[in-house]
Amino acid sequence: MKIGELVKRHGVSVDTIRFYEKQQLLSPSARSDAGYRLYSEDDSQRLAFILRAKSVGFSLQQIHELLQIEDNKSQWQCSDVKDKVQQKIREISEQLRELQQFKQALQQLDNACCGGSISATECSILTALEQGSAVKPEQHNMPATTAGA
Amino acid sequence: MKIGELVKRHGVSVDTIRFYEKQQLLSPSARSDAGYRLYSEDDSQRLAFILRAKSVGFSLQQIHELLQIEDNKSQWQCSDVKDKVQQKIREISEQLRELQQFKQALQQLDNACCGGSISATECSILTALEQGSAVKPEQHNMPATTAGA
DNA sequence: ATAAACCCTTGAGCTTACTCCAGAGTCAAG
DNA sequence: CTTGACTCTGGAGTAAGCTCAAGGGTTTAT
Repeated sequence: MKIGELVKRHGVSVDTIRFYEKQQLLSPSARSDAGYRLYSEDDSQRLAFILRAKSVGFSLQQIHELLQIEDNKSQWQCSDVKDKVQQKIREISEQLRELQQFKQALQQLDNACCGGSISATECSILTALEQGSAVKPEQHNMPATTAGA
Repeated sequence: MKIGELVKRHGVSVDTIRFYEKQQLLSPSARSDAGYRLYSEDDSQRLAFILRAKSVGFSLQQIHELLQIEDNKSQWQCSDVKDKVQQKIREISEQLRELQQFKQALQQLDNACCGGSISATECSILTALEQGSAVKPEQHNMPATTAGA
């Protein structure tokens, strides 16, 4: 099949396919006389592999590594594959940890602020960012609310 | 103070400071005769503000917006600030959700693989990525273990 | 006076995963 | 035989946040 059908099947763009080729992830198994890329069923399955690996968070570089194993399975062990997965899990766990810290800090800021129409000169969020101290709620007669309420 | 002392105080690089200046986050309040950047205490505190905002996950663009409020507090309300924080929380929550999905999928792959020294031709991780089906553990006489064990 | 340490500007490069553009050849339908 | 859809190559551009390098002035200490 030509590139147009391949992309239709998988819901990606032509440019993406050509980019993957440049990244050595997927090359057409043949070319037509006119130089058009021709993809086999195997090529299509290889693309599916790539997209599934992407969907669980692997980078193209990491997918490249997985494909090297996939291309030569008999020379690799289960542990090689599992190592890649576990490394990825660690990587993602690290990112999760950072994001969770961000979220927690932001929620503290959020909680302290009334979100009302009083001037930002009193805003405890700004104060906290200025002074780096523990967040203190504003001292005024408005209860903390959802912003915009 | 000159740029060298500023960066020493805050533990960032000279290039970073000049980059922030290009991004309109922080400009020196004066220049020496020789054209050296001179920073005041206020400038230093502004940098601290920037770094604290960064430490809770705000992008430089978002910090720019926060600084616009900070620079003109009286013209803004608490709700304006709280909105930015809440928007950031939503943004981060979305990223967390995606990463958690990745992690869960990866853990399923991880669990199904023995991680042993058997050939990768049998590896259920690769099979799952090839076929996109639910993960099935390998059928052999080795129990699933930690890779490398 | 001279060397080290500091500072300046401009501009390029890095990473990731594409996306878009120009200019041109090819194929199928009417 | 022409039109429109499809494909090709090569190269530039995007976002984010720096980082580095070249080539040259300035300050400070000895």
